Amino acid sequence: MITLGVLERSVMNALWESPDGLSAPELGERLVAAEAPAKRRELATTTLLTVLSRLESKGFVSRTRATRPHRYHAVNSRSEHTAELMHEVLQLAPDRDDALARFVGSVSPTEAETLRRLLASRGTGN
Amino acid sequence: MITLGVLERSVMNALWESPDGLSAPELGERLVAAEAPAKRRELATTTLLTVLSRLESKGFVSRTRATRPHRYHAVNSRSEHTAELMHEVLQLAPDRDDALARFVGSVSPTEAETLRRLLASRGTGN
DNA sequence: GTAGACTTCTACACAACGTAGAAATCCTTC
DNA sequence: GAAGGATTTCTACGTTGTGTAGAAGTCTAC
Repeated sequence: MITLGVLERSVMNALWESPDGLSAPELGERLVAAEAPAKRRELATTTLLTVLSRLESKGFVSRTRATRPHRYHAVNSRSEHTAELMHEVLQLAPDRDDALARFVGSVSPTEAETLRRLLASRGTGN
Repeated sequence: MITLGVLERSVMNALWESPDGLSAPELGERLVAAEAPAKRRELATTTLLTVLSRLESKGFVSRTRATRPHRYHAVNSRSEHTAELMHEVLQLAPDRDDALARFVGSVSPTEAETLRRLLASRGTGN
């Protein structure tokens, strides 16, 4: 399964919160701002560019090369990403129904309600 | 998030299918048997013991030291593990409801039906 | 108490990730 | 159209996790 390092995750978080995408320098600003003041720290722009490239290879990020500071966008929204991951995890289990049962069992009442609502509006599927 | 390497995953799969646990040599047999005949290959027992130790540190495996070939057990069933992972993934998303919505949307009709049934038998939660 | 089975310790190779300087490329402006 | 600064790509190194297993230590049955 494809997984993200901690810096990669921070980058994705910044991108997910920026619908219009970010240039590498802008991303740098976001990242320091997001860091707890205690351990605030600059990252070289080239560092950000490498992780952005890696994220691009992994298919999580796309970039616009038209403008000169390239703009980087998250390919999927965070919720899409989350849902996809959940699905991958589920796919790995041979006993999917059983896993779903455990999952539903462990979910908060609020979330259960959400699920019910969602399933209702989805139609019966039969 | 804690993740598993490919050998680690094979080991967990073998353990999940062995309710009574396995000793390292037994595990070795399972693993070769499970491999596609093409790339069947022996693994040194010490290799398995290291992997088992690492899995123990990660909290995925426990062992009985009483008997002399120690016996190794999966701490959680595979479905528990899967459900837990799904939950972790979900927990990482700040927009949980949205993520759940995407998830439900991407699930197969059969799975949707399963979910409905599970949620029904769970009570309304209100 | 010793041989053989079993486990722990130690070690190395390889990949992924964090990190960034050096080198190359590209606009802008004179 | 050449120079200079901004931007990107290339290259590289340290660290950590994982696959792999030999060497060294420990235990049990005889």
